[in-house]
Amino acid sequence: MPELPEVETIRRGLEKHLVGKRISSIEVIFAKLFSGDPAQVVDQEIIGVRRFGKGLVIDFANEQSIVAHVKMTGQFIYMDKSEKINLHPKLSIGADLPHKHTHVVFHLSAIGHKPLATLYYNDIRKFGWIKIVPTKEVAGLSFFKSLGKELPIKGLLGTMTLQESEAILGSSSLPVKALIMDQQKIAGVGNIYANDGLFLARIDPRRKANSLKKEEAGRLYKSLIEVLEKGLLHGGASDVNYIQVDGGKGEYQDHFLVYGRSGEECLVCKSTIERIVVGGRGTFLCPTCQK
DNA sequence: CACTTGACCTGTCCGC
DNA sequence: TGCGGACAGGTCAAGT
Repeated sequence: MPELPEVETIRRGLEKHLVGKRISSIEVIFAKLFSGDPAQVVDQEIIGVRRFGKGLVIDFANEQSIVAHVKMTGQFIYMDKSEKINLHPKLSIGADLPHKHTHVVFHLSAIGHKPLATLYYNDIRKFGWIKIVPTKEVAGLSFFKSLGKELPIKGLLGTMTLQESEAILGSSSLPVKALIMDQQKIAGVGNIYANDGLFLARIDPRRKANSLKKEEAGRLYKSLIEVLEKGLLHGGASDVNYIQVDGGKGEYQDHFLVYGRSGEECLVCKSTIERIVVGGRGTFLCPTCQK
């Protein structure tokens, strides 16, 4: 379930493989998730790949951009014509590309050269989207327009301060877990890191956000940053369908604190991890550690 | 305005 | 073995 660490890992993979190249053609197989005119970016040099929250932006020299959101099951996979990559069979739905869940194919070339590589967009559940828009209009897209600040993850651009996070928590009576997953309040936190961050902060996800004491809010701020940094360090969590641009797996799923661990022992006190529903989402907690 | 619920999808898993 | 149903969760739209 791509959240900030997973999407940042995808961004790095795209940056590594795309910058300096150009797209010679785009095949749109499933039109519903694609909008905009491919002609606006064909034969234009790719100059950078940015990320805002869980959204990706590929910028072209002619001030056009491809904007994408992979939601839960979207995958960008880069395949060099000269090199066989080792796709994880389960996570990639078969080793061959394109396959029945491939919805967009970008043919790539180096500047002034023939096609040499392909970027596939796969998405089992088709919730993701790809748009082509002028770069100056990216910030005005509904998703980016209402996006909150990001936490200050080491090496990234997030600027949210402790004071700002305290103000956000204090402003709502929502369950604290639902609030920290609201992209308009804090960008980048999804279900995995919300669960693990709350466990690390020893806070019950059902607590009203504005009931947190200053000291608890401080622990949560620090803990969310810590789990996001750990997730990024491990290249994300390949729990279901997340896969890296070069076909490899992330490793954070081997380090989950509570997420997906219902029925297993708490890593701290050995109580049994419970699964409940908060804000309509599966939620994992240690009933002993989290108050 | 604050918050909740349902829709969008398909693969997987569980119980019968 | 097959089959129905619940479940997975990011975001948006509609409803309370």
